Amino acid sequence: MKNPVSIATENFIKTIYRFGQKKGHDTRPGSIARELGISNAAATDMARKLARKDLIQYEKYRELRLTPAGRKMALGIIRKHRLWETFLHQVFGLGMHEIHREAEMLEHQTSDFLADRISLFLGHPTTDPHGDPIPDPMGEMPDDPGHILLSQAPAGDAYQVTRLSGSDKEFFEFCQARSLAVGSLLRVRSQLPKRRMTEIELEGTVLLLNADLAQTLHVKPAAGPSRERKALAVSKQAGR
Amino acid sequence: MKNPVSIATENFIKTIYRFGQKKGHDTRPGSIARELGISNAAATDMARKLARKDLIQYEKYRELRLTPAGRKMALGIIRKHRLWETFLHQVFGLGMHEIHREAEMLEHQTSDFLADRISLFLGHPTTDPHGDPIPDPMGEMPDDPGHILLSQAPAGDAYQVTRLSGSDKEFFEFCQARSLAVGSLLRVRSQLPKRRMTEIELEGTVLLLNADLAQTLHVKPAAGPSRERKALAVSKQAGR
DNA sequence: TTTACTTTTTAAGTATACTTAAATATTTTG
DNA sequence: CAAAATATTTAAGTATACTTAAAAAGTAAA
Repeated sequence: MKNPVSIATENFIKTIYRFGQKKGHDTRPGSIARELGISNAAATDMARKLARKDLIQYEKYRELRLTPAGRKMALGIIRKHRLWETFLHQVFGLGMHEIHREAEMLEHQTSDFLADRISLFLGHPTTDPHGDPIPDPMGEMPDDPGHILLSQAPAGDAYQVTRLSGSDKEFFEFCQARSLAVGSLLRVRSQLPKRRMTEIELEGTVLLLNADLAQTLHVKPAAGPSRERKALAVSKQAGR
Repeated sequence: MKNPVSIATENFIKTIYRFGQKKGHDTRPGSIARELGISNAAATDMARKLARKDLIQYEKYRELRLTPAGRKMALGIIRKHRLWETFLHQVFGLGMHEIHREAEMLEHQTSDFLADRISLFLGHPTTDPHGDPIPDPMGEMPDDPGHILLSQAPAGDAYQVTRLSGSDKEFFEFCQARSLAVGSLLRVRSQLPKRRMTEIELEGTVLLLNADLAQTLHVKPAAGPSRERKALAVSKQAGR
């Protein structure tokens, strides 16, 4: 039923999925090629092959789009990746900058069986240490909290950090040193788009973050609609 | 310094090492090919390529022999394999028949860095759940206790089980159901080479094992020379 | 020791996953 | 809107890791 695919194929499919989600990226062959460090020609080639396997839809000169089978494969790989990241961080104590590197390798040699065991061991987590959601075994992505980039959060309000999207050691050391972690509470004092900076207050300290950094942190309103209030709103709408 | 090698290469090198150790096997291209499920031609081909990389010594029509670099690579892979087996069994509680299958995949995507972390987490174990020794990070195999096949253990004596070399589910279920595990104590009542059977006594029960099974279990004399006695013997010899 | 058998090697060919270079299509811009 | 810039595709070629088929070498048996 499910024939095994190569690591190259898995990474290709995964990248199409990621770039299809992330704003500021497209899924044309050139983008995928640049990300994977291969030539444009190789990407076109691969696209045509994966289309024959019904993993992507391919039309010349168009963006690459995953079929349902391709999307399911992508989510399976991302699930394994994020389960390993969570595991390596929580159990082995690997640093935030180390877990991605190791998970990037392990994800391709992890059976569905083992992934489920990791998930069980961890108590079926729904987010990884970066705050990214972990797809369930059926390939469904948990609903994303309506979070926004810190760089776009209206000033004056309180927020909770939901994601640290950086990848390098320095980024995580910076965050850790300033108590910036998933779950941290902060207030945006001002947005300075001209200067490309965001001024926040965190545990009594004021920090000026440049735009690069403020775009790497995702937040959601801290006093925003709680689960209860949301549920109430829904039941009101439903007329109960 | 160390360029990355393919999974095919790693499995080839590992198999040469294993067959070079295990009696009843040779390291000619055909044996390796049969084990890996590839053609003889492919094995010859691979041998010539690995010789160019100085991982094996290759002379036409001769057995394949690992160079020091090849042996070190083999031991590195076996280290990762056995660390994963130990981990999956102890931490995730995977069955004895499941751990090999998963470790066989993970071993190829495990960095030296991660292997050391697994080892640290487990308290630097020296044997895996089958009783097989785990090479150290430098590629040294711990000294093997002088164990023998149960099928060749002289009758009348008491022994301790040191290895379960089987691989299938049925084998491990059989062993578990009869308290046959690494560390178990037993006595050999009689060897019946004609009937190809070994009669043992284990926790008050008498078992008749056929030769296939008795060759899959390794034992060492239970009342054999203890570490102290050995040390004494050595000091006597040394004339102290 | 010559024949029969087995194994290994060589030769030719395939699929995957790339490469570079040239041709072609698309997009951007003046 | 046409020219310039950019991206994609096609074409031709490479390395890896295999395949099958045939030739050559080694091993075993009568």
